[in-house]
Amino acid sequence: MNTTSIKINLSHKAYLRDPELTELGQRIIKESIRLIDELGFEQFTFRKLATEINSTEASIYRYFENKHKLLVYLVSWHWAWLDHFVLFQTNNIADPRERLSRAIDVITASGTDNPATLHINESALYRIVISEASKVYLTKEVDDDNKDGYFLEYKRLCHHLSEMVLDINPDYPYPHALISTIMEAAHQQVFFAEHLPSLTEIRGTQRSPVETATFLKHLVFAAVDQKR
Amino acid sequence: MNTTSIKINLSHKAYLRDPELTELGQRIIKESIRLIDELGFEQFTFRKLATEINSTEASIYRYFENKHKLLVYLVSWHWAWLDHFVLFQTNNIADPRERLSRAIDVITASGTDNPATLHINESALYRIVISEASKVYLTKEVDDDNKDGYFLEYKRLCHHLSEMVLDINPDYPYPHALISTIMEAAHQQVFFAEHLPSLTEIRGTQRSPVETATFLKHLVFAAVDQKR
DNA sequence: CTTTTATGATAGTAAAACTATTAAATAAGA
DNA sequence: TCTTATTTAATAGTTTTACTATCATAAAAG
Repeated sequence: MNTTSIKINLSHKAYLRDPELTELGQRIIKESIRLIDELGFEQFTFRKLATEINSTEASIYRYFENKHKLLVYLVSWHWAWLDHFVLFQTNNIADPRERLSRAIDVITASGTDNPATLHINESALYRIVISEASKVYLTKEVDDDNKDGYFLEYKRLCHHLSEMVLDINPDYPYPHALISTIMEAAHQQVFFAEHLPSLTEIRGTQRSPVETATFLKHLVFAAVDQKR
Repeated sequence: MNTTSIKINLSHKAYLRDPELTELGQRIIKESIRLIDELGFEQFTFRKLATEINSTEASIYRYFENKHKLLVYLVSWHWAWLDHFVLFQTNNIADPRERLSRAIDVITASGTDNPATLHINESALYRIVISEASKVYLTKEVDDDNKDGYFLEYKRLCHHLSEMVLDINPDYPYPHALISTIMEAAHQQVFFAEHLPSLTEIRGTQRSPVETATFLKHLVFAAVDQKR
């Protein structure tokens, strides 16, 4: 109710016109999150979104070149927000081990509520990130998109987490590989728990983020503490 | 040159008509692998494929309902083949630790040649698996597709690898979660090495499968050997 | 009060995704 | 061998998606 709303700034322009600055833009963001969550990215179209917000395809195209760039925007927003949230939640924790543990809790639990954001439904966005985020980079345009800075938010978050790993063990040889692996696993395991349960011991319940965090901590601390 | 060609049998029918049984079917498989590898799955269409094989869209639709099912077929074929290959390469290795180590080599190196298959270009298919395999399950139809058995080959492979984990440490609590995590990581790390190098220590060279294997072995053995 | 800018309304194109119909080729049965 | 099913291919659609262009109007800025 009285949390200060944070303005998330992205380091790139996946958009043509900043949607944060207009009422129509904000409706595009808000309703696209609802619709993509409901229909999945493949079934989501600008036409359906236009109908939903009582506007036109042409108007939406003035904000985003295509639906892929809109997804880039949404996912980047999530990473930027999560990066801030991790920083905030791990601030002032002296013990590096405790700090990383806390960070893992945050990245796995980021779906559960969060009133800090006004027009963005973070838990719906988190579900989108679970199912759709990897489609952002798994394309033939990945190198161009990378040049345009579309993955900076994700890289920054991974880099922050990698530094926590190095704070525990400066000699660990694969901090970034380890972090990118568990970042992806954080989503996969929740997805598997719900849809392909034979691929994981984690159960598809409300507690699956907690169980996922436990598994990931096992894994990360085992790796970082490994005898060479 | 004189390796016996193996007929891979899939446990489901992603196809309408078995492409292995006709000349046109085999051309569809062979050329779709080439085209998807070249264009990426999003840009790949049945029209382009039809042109490529001097046939028509309608003819291709008699084999596969849509391009998603074709992808399911290709990816399943890869998992079934890889499962056989892992089994073959780990056969008669008594030491469970050595067996898992060998298995990790196989799943990370599966892109490098393999003449065992006649009309299927396994190294192109492996590149497709790296970039497109997760799109097979990251859809709103995942539960229906799962009921139709589309993921059985992947699950079987993961289960075999999980059993190797339990052979090393029967008390390890997350064998399937660990294996599904490293299976996905095996592709992600190769992809990151090539396109998003700041997310991993693995370098995008010809040796990236070897380096990935080293990283994954570190991780897996650390987890499995962990002091509780 | 004028000019820029944003949105809306309308219409259109090109390609993708899929379907229906018919023709030709092949195999099976009498 | 001839007829009749059946399979496969070719043609020609339809519908939907992904966009683009144009113009009118409303609102905001100068």
